[in-house]
Amino acid sequence: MTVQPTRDRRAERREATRAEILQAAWELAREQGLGGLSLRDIAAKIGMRPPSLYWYFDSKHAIYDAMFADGNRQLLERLDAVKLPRDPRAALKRYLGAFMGFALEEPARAELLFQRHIPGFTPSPESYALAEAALAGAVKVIGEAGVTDQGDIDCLVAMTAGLMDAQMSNDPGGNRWTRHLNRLVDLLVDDAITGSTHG
Amino acid sequence: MTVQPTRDRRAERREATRAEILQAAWELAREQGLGGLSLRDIAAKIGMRPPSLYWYFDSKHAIYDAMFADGNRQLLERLDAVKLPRDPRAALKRYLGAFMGFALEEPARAELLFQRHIPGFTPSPESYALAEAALAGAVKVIGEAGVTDQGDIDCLVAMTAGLMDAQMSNDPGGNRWTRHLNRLVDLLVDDAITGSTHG
DNA sequence: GTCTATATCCAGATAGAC
DNA sequence: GTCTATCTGGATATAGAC
Repeated sequence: MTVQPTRDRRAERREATRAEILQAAWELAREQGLGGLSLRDIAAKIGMRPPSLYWYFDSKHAIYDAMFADGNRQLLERLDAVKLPRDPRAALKRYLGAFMGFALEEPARAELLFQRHIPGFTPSPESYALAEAALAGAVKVIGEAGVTDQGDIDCLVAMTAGLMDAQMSNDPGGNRWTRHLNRLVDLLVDDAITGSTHG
Repeated sequence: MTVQPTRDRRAERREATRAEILQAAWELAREQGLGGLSLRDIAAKIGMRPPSLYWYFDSKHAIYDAMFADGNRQLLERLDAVKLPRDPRAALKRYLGAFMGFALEEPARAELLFQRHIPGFTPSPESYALAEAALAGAVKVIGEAGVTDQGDIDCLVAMTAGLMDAQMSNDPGGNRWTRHLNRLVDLLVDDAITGSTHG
């Protein structure tokens, strides 16, 4: 019998090139917006011709999907690394603050992950599962702060997203909206807790 | 001298055709999304060839701009027609509720007016002035409810937009998020008023 | 006013040589 | 693996006849 190598150098190289393509895609998205991404430009950026990309990805949507998964993995990693204070309320503020910081530091990434306006693109189930994992993490921290009612959770999430959107659209780089996060968290959590003990 | 007619029938007809073009554009935007709008389809819808549209509008962006102005005029009209209760707090709820209802009833219109997703499109100053007039109306009603601090206004606006976005994205046609509007308005306004008397 | 015809440019994707 | 060459189809916009 033939001896099997323990590493598949070819697969490794392929993975490396895939990563290179994705990195080029992110850079272009940053420079000219997510919608303006073209296979031409991606290929040019890494010294390839457009058709060569098809050896690594089945379609343009497949690239978007890989970016979507990639971005969500970055989000999960970031949120996992957050040092949460022992006080649950403070932990929630820290967690949502980290989330907002993550979104604001790269608008193109936030656009792909949190808004959905790429024409025909829908994330694959595997990629979408990553996004749901991130949301589940938030729900856990919210729950530990005493907010378990679905309506209250919805309010917290919508409020956070509202501040984030306003910040990104109207004052990128500033803090005109984000600075209200902690105050609004207190307001909503207090109200949720009061409501739950009375209702 | 020649006798001048009091009406310019040619101009009237031209305006009518412009309106017809816009109506077709709205219908297509409703059917296939705002981004998918093409001059081909607009022309086809009213029995014209694409080049003929250029007699009525200078470019595709000019059509978007006219739609933007049109949508904002509809918004102003709607908000003006709202019967406001005498109680300022109730009036604010009614006003913001009307705003959300307006946005939710036509997602394509809301996309054009309240999110900014069309590649190279920026509203003309004249059209943008209409949008600012609508916001000014909201600020007035908010102020009458006792909220005058810019930060508090920002929170109210961002919160409303957050609920609206979540509703449109995740539960179009439902009320999972919108149903919390009145409660959150109370929460924010109470806090704003309390804060202003103490600070 | 509306048309035909066309210019120009771009996109994503495939076939097949090397 | 990467290429050249090409397919297919879309877009906005312009020129000029009628």
